[in-house]
Amino acid sequence: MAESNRYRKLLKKENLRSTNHRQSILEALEGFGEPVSAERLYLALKDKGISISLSTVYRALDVLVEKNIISKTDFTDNNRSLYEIRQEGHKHHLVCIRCRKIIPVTGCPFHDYASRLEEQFDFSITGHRLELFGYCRDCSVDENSRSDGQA
Amino acid sequence: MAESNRYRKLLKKENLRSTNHRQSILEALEGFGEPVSAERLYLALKDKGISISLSTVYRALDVLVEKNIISKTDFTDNNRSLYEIRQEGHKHHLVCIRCRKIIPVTGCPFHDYASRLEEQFDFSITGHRLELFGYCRDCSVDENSRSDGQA
DNA sequence: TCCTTAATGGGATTGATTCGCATTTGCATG
DNA sequence: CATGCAAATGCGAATCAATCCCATTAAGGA
Repeated sequence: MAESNRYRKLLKKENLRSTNHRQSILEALEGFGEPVSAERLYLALKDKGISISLSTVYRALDVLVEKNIISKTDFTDNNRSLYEIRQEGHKHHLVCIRCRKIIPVTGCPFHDYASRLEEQFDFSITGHRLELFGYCRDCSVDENSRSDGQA
Repeated sequence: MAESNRYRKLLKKENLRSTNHRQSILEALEGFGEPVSAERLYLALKDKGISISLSTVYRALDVLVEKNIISKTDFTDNNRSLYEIRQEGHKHHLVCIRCRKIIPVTGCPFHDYASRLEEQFDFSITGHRLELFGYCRDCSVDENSRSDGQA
């Protein structure tokens, strides 16, 4: 209840109508705590017994991204977009190229690098995205056995 | 001629048949010197009077990526993949969010950062991708006038 | 030159995302 | 609390990059 009130305020502040669906979406995203696809979010909502359309999920995600309440990332590969609640301070990700696990990493050492580039190229940098690919603990252990984890 | 011979060797080395199409694709990619979509590449080849199918373009790009001869990047936004000849030492990009210009940047200060993360998360990093977004020289000048460059 | 196998054409298909439009809902106002 | 209107929603159709299928062609070693 206190939760849903927080979402309500958040939406209000951005001049968005505080609909049940938008609140559910925010709540679910916060629950996940990791980037999820629109479809996974949709299914999770269904599981909770919430009746919602996939279009609505996409549209809600769009406005939330636009208002900077959540962030959207497109990793290479299966080209599906993933969404997550925007945290304080931006994050990067460790993406396991085997099991597809995504480990969020806080902190970013690149601000000075960025400003150097700004001077060099007369380019005004407003944001950046960094993803690191490799093998997570589990997957690097048995990197040889092949036929399991592939989604 | 010398050029096409170079491509031939390159393909041979990777155990790929050195077809005319693959050579044309490499040549065209080198000509562009910037990341291009499969479709743009396809149209460029057509313009040169080369008869080729879009499927073939996609397939050739796939193998070339697999062999590490070219690289594929998916910037957010219109989620189209872009391809470019892989340079010595990897590169990052400055992506203008207004006119979509892409400025390649050589050099990368992140190796120590990466190894720190490897220890911290017991994650074996095999690669990374960094893109920086913002406004290029031309676009930051008249950032106010709005109705032009939007692709 | 011949043969095997990889590469290709091109049309159909997939799959994520978006669109169109009729219906419903949020919410400001009286 | 009733009313009106714009914003939000549902759901099916449409879009669009990318992939697949399979019959045909070309590469390159013997």
